[in-house]
Amino acid sequence: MAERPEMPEAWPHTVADAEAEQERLRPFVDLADPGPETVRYVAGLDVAYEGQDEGDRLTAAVVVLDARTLDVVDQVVVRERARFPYVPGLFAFRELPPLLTALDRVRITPDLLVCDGYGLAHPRRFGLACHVGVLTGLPAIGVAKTAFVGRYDIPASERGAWAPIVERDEVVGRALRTRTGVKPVYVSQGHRISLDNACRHVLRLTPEYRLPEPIRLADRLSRSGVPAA
DNA sequence: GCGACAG
DNA sequence: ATCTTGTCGC
Repeated sequence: MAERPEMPEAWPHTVADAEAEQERLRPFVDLADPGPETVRYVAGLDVAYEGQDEGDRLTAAVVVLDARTLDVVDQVVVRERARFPYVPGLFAFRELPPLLTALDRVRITPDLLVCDGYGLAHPRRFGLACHVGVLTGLPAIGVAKTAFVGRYDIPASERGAWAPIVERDEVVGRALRTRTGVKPVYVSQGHRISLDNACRHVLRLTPEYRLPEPIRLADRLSRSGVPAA
């Protein structure tokens, strides 16, 4: 199953429908592709909220950077109402609509997507990073700020140190230290990239802060809501 | 059954 | 996610 899935007839609006959609799309995830050795353009994706549950406004931001210099080469902001409530394990149905619209409006097609959240390290092995990857066909990585599923040992304190995240005897991701002495981030495969390569790219994209530049900048943009300011 | 639970 | 002051440290 290496092809692209068909888009759903209607966007899921119930927990049952959303879970069924994840099950339908999961087979399309490619975890065998090692992913790109080098990347030209990388996109960071993130969403900011105003309210708290359904019916609230949210702002999605996609920032495209030159992977080598980390200079911003393009950025898009999309603001709209949430179509799904926040449910752990299903939040892609909340953030995906505006993110896909934003990705569609980006002028420079990225070679890699860095998402704020999980990929494989998900209850049904289909987190946001897998979902975006499958729908766009682009390599995708999930980078989360807090633990979700699985167990892991605390990695050594030096930047670059890591420990596998294991759930049901399966390695679903890694707790990766991006800054010495700072809480690690949680990396997992989304689509078309190996876990080793994903972590390699994440470290390369994180020269100064805890979070990779693509996500850090997308987070900043989603909050300001102004692509130019 | 109860608690925990990406953003 | 968001609500929020001061404070420790490079």
